[in-house]
Amino acid sequence: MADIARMTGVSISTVSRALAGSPLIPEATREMIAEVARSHGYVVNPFARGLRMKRTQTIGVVIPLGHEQRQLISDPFFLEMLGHLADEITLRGYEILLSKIVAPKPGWIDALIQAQRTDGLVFIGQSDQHAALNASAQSYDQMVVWGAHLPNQDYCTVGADNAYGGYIATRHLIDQGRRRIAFLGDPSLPEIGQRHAGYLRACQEAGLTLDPRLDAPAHFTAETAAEAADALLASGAEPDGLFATSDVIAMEFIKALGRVGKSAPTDVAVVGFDDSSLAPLVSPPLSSVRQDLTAAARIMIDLLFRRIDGELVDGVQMKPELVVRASSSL
Amino acid sequence: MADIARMTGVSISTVSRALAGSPLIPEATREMIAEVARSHGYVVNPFARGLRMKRTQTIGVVIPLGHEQRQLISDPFFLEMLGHLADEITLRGYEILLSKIVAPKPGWIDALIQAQRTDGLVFIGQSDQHAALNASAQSYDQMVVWGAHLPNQDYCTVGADNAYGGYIATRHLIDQGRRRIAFLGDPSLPEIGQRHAGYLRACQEAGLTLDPRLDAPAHFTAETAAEAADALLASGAEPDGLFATSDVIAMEFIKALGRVGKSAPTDVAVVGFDDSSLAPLVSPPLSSVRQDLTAAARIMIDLLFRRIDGELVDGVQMKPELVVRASSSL
DNA sequence: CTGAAAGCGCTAACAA
DNA sequence: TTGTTAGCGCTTTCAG
Repeated sequence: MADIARMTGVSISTVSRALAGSPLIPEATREMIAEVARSHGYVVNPFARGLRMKRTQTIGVVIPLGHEQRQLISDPFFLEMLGHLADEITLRGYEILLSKIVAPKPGWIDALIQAQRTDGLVFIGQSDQHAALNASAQSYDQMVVWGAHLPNQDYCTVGADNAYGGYIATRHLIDQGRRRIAFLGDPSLPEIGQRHAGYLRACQEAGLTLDPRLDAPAHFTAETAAEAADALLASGAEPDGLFATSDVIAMEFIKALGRVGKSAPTDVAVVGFDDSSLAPLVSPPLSSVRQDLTAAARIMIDLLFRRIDGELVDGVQMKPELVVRASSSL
Repeated sequence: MADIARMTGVSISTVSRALAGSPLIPEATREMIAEVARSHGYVVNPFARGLRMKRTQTIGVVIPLGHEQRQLISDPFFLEMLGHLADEITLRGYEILLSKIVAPKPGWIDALIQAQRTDGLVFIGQSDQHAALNASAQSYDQMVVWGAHLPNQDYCTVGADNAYGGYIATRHLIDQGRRRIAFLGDPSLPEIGQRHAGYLRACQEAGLTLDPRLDAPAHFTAETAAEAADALLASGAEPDGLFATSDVIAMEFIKALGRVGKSAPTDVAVVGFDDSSLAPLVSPPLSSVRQDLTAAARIMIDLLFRRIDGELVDGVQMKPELVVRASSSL
């Protein structure tokens, strides 16, 4: 910037003001300075700017993976959500700082905040970090979390009504005449816990007795989901319906069915969750509970920017909807 | 940091040195200072640090979308690659700054470099920005590009041998007895151009006469691919084989086949590209040219860090391999 | 081993 | 309208 000042024969302040579009600088001068800067490929250093202004024009997108053993981002949900968030953030002229947190250490969120690299934080999923999120939200407002709305929660969440999603999925299986409906997912995660509650409610309403073997834990990676599916089928639980808490888990279960000479929907009617882009493409096409991630990302970023502007807006819960395909109906 | 200095009763310099792990500071003092910092949730401001050190501990991941009308990141290839790159960068303790460039303006790469927000740049795909990449590479070494290796290219690329990939895909279709083999893709992109060349070579070697109607342009979004597929089928070209330059395009073509009462592989044998995670799951399972993105990401980041260390390493070309599934063999 | 002081590139009073 | 100057929070000579 000093160089540009020297070349144009004005002071550094004038260059700064011109490049920032200050109305104090006459049109002609501004143009001239901008032209010199452009022709020399000069761009303001956002570090120095941020240091001074305490604004970074950057949003942090955080993927907490406290619940997963493997460190790879494998479920397409994260990537689809990330893509949509990236689109929304870019649209507003902000940069994106992407952080994948594999093994959250105490105080990790505060460290992220203290580093002051970002003007706000979006979390894709709560993982098992509810307490940490709650603690940080006490003193920091510029964050929005995708996930479940929990009681006594001090941070802002956007998420599907998971209990309702679990309910309509299970209800649909019951309507198809299925009686031994299994659940595949990890209820220790808040979102999954709520889907599980919806599943239980639907079963109870229908007067189904729950065989505990039908209620099986499963993680989000394809490998662990495959193991869980094999275990469920080997347990003697003999399910005739399955509500899986992600499309990947559902698809792995259908593959596992094939390994024991059975198929969906004939032997087991299957419903997944997310309605990811592959759900309609697999064989059989997968019934799934749809969450509108495009809308979700837009809402999250909208709320985040309003929070950055000091407006303490509340979270939003979205109604998911069931998309019925061949995997669950004969 | 001034606060921490005050609390520990030492100077700012000492705190700085202690927190940076300087050997000048005795173990005991260092521990004490670190403890005070930790208990107060203090974290060094990377901006101020970067401003001083001229190092950011950040890698820029750039997705240039000059070739696409739509601004959404839709093809799973980008997201899978992004996921792997994120894993590799995180592994090395660097941050990730994600930039999606929708409408590249002249000088956009230099602007990215000049902003000095990152220590290095990874580009996912060349898009139509070969000239711009070449120009910037003249004066900036810390970049690695996923894409085709082009003659007279001054930047470092990692990519599959696309010509070979196109060749083995087409060759396989010919070996299946197909004679009217169509191509679906946008050859104006460097990678696709090379796949197209491989396609042509295989056709010529087999003595096939090329009906120009078989050679159809298609973009990477599902919507435009669907249109292109419909157009190809309506053109009277009557293909009995198809090499599609992405899995999404291949799947859209298979859907389009269904719309005119035909199917794969009976009427048209289909091969895609990328072997994305959905290829084995769709119906019929999709034959595809596999690029190992895990390895690719590792290599790209490895090369980038060596370049950051001043070693001007060359790019790498990887051998893709054909994965044959039901969509191309009866 | 430790501290004082300069300066990284920028913005924003305050003066002129 | 423009320039001077004082920091933003950090690292790093240079002197002790």
